[in-house]
Amino acid sequence: MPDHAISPTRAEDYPEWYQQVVKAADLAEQSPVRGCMVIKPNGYAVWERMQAILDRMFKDTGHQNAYFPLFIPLSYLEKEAQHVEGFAKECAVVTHHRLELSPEGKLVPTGKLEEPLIVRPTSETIIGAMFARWIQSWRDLPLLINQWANVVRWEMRPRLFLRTTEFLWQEGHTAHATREEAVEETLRMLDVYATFAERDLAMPVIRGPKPAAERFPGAVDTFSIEAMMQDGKALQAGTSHFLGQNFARAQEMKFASQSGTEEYCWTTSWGVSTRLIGAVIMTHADDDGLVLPPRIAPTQVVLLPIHRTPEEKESVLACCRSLEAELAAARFGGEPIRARTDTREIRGGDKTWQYIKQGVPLRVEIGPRDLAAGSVSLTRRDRPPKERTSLPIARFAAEAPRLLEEIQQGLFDRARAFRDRRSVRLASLDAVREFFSSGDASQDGVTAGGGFAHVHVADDPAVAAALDPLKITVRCIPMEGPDEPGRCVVTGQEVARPSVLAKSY
RNA sequence: CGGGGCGUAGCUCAGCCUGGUUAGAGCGCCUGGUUUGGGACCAGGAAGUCGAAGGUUCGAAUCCUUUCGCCCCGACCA
Repeated sequence: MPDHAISPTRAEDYPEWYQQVVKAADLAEQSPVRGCMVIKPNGYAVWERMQAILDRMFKDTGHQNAYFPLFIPLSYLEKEAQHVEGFAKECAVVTHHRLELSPEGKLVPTGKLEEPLIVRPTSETIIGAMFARWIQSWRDLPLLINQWANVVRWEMRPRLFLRTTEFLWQEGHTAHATREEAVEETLRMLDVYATFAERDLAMPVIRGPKPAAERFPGAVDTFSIEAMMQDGKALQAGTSHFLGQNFARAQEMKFASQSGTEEYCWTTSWGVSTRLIGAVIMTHADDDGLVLPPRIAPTQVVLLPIHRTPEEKESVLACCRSLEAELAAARFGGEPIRARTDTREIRGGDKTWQYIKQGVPLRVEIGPRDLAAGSVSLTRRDRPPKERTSLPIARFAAEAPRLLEEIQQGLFDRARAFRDRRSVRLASLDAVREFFSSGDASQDGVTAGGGFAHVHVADDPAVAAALDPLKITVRCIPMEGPDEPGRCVVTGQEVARPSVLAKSY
């Protein structure tokens, strides 16, 4: 056996490594439908963890869930000009509503629709149309709605989790009486995403507004959280849009103000998708497979019984059961610890490697020797596969929360250190050019892809044109910290703060 | 959508150039046995319309045409 479970390694072939990790952890696979994936139980369980945490955060910030139709009348999409332009090229269109059996035995579409329906690429238009009905008075505001749904964007180049034709997400849509409130909401949800990414996914992110070229079609401002993957590329992990009154005007979303005047609402929308699963993989997984941060790990502790004789089996399993119960009573992240015993009759080594590849944070082996010594053997997914420690059985359940916290924090620290090592501040276009074209970016043994360059650039087409040959884009303008004025390295314009430049997914 | 690569057993692939009995290997799977603190060993077994369609031929996994899908690069992109 090679000394790592995934082949090729990250350093050998990063994109292929990614796919092998997905396969080895049994998260998802290609479906018969072009560009669409099947999310398998292991992958879906991770999504359910993400949903559970985010849903609570949305509720805690006053939002309610609802559900809107999959189909959107073509005319709705047409209402907002920029929105049309942004999505027209990637829409699935439903034109018929019936199938007929032809004489040749083929099914042919018939029953042409008067107005084609598009499969939602996002729901601003149809939700806006409903909001317009629901909102009459300032007393109806703010209206804070979220929906968990699937959307379809006809992508040319799909990649499991990162970009698929159909994907799962949540989209929040809110309407407010004032610009200030809507901007505040936009930033609040951006913070919710950043908190979730850093606390639960152990994934450090940079938050900030996007340049005009990267904005959501129809938005006044788009904010994103950007994370660095292990190949140095940026991944947009979540977005929050301030839509101004653009959609409200397009959809006649009006309300009577306190002073009796008729006003357009101010709206926002924000979303994260199953792409986050890809983000977690590319942030934490290693050459042995997936590494799951404990907070989103469907199984946090796996108990592996080791036994030969029926007597041993009985006592070992009894120990597992009581340990499971103790762990369920212990708390991590405000919830019972999720532990399970794997009683399958297969070889121990195979089992162990399955859990390594699936990224389970803690593996606990319990055999006759452990029982005799009153201890358990412990291995951690954030440590080498063979690094084993021993812990008294009686103390394990009490220690588990601390161990999980240590892993969670350790993953975050490691990811942040990686990002910081590959982040630079640059003061000229030449320096940018050199940074992104130098071949020695693989200092961590990972594919050369550059990293993040913090550079002063103006929000100007000339900048995009200058960066285009380097295959990099302005990801966002980081919001943390005080202003640091400087001159744009392309146009010479004075700008308030540096932007993050990177190759991106 | 452009360039390149690839579709043969559940997985990874050999065979194709130079067409010729019943299409192979490793891993996995099933059965029996030996094992068991770390991805075991021995024996036996099941498993493939060779991506699909059409053509050439006495004969096609192999040659030709078309088509579908996947991967990489590019273009495009919430």
